[in-house]
Amino acid sequence: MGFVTLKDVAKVAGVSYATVSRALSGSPEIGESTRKRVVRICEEMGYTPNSVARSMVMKRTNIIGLIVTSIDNPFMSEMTAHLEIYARQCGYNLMVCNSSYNLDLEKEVFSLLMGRKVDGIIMIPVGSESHETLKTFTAQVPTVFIGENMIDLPENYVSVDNATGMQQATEYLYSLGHRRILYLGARDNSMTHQLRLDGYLNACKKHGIEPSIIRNTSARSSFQIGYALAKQHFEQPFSETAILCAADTLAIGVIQAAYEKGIRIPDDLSLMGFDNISFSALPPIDLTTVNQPKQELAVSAMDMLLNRIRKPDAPHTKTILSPSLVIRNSCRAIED
Amino acid sequence: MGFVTLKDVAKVAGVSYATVSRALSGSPEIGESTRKRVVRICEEMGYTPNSVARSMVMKRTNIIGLIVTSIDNPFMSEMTAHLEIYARQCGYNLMVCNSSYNLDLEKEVFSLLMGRKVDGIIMIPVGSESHETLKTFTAQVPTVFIGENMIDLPENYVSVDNATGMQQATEYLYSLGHRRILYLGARDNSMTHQLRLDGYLNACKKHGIEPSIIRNTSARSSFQIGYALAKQHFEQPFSETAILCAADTLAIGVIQAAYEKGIRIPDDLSLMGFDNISFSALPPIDLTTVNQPKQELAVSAMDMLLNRIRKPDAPHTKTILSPSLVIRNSCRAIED
DNA sequence: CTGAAAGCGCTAACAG
DNA sequence: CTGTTAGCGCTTTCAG
Repeated sequence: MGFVTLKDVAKVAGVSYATVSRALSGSPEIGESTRKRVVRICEEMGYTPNSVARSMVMKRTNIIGLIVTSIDNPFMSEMTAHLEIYARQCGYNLMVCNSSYNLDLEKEVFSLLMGRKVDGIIMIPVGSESHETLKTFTAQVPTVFIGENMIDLPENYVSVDNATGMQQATEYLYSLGHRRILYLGARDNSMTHQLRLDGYLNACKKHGIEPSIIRNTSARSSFQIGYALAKQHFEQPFSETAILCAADTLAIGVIQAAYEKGIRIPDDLSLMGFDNISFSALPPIDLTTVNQPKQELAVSAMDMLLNRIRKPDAPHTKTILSPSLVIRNSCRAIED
Repeated sequence: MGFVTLKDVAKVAGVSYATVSRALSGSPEIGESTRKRVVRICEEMGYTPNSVARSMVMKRTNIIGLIVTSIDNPFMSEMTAHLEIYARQCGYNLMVCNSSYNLDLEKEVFSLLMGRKVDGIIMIPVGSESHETLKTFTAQVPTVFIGENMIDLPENYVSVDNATGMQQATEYLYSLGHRRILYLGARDNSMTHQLRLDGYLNACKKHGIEPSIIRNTSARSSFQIGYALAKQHFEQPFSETAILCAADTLAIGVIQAAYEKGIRIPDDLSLMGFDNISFSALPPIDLTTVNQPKQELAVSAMDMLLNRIRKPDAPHTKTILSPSLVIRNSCRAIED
């Protein structure tokens, strides 16, 4: 690493290296003429400040740790894109880690990021147990959870109103005439999933329809899981006219299973998802779903984190954004 | 930041802080009994080594910068997932930046990462001009390009054999009886795209068929671009029996345009892509394509980078992996 | 306005 | 085997 340092510049400019530092940091206590000269010499010599050394003395790195369960999940990669761009605008870089849906790994990378002295952490947690396994950590470094509700927990989070979103989804199907709606993919290890299920159950109760649920006992919502659950369901005759999925990824798996069985969507079966990942908009998929405003989530989370970095002892905060129905062509009206 | 430092531990343990450092670094020159005692005290006090301070003296950060054009592109997010997991196994963390298909931004984030003293950089460049705009930088920090061919350029890269891959794709269509094959999405700003086009042209020449090309004058290959190009093409009568796309994302856009026009795939038109992104496997898409071995690309790139970090002055290297045909159901055999 | 010097937390000689 | 010490490159008092 033979790079140019402040000292080198100082030597050439014939000033002390404190002066060079001041010239670059835009300090007011320096003569305009020296500043200009020093800045020019810095450029000529190709000097770039060493962020590591700066972090050392400033006691902040301007790095945000981002922990996601899996970066190649479309919802998360979209969130990451928004986060990275906004974070950079705010003067921060992102250090990204996959927890791979594993609580131990999640803890490990969290601790790793702490050792790297990131100024804060934004994370999509593995599930509701994450709070428990991470609480000694989240008490030590500003942390914001994103996309996941941490209700009644001493954590900061930004998410959508999942219950209301799923209730609206259910009622949309109801309004189309559906009375037998299967809810597919409820996961036990996630408060968010619990809330979505609640939304569905509320709507059922309100309209006097019988709930019917297929649970997802795995820790993740993937195409494969959606496919497997639907495939099993389709093996026996079923009476539901619509399937409401806990996530778009699951719904896309359902499409696959339906396709193999010759079940046409929406002709034979209506289908809805949740999240509105970009692929759901593609015509061969064309999935009616509930949108999570990803950019707003990202911006809110970053702003919230910045606030906490400034005031680490402020009380915990949450931001709940509104989801919205996105009507495409995977549902049809039916007559009784 | 009131965290525990080596000094604090040393004080409690009643030893010098060099001893603590040695106990933790697994140095052989330390008594087993002191080591155990010190390690225990570290744990009790919740001590975590400060990577920033360590980087300062070690002159390496164990951070790899990853620059991609857009992390929410499925090909790139899959690559990123593999890279992050493997890098972590090698003791590195990833700092991820989007260049947003912009040469200036690409340069900016590259320089930013250099200021952060990353040990190396892996990047999917904006295009073939990237070498020119970045060459003063890539000379200063170990850099490996991934997915993009930098032929005859003094750079390190790992990619697939794009020409052969596309030639095989073309010949596959030929073997199905296609003689009028449209190549859609050739991009001028990318060597990789140039090679893919070459592969197509070679096959055409070899089999005496007339090439027909729709260029993509934008800087990226997205659903939207594929859709727009195909839509325009479909507006007039056309004679091609197959479309070969420069990327899967383009092909998915073509599916959309075809769908809107009532053109059935593969009944009315055969379609192929390149990359084999995960979505191409979904039955509603079910795209025949050419696979890029993403995990192998990621691992090779990381290994290559590690080598360069060790021997920065070694001659530039390249690794070319083999693409492979993935036959699904978007192409059909036709009779003359 | 500018220089000198301390120190961020750690590693790595160098002594003992 | 263990302690002492000198930096890594930078910011920031504190003097001048």
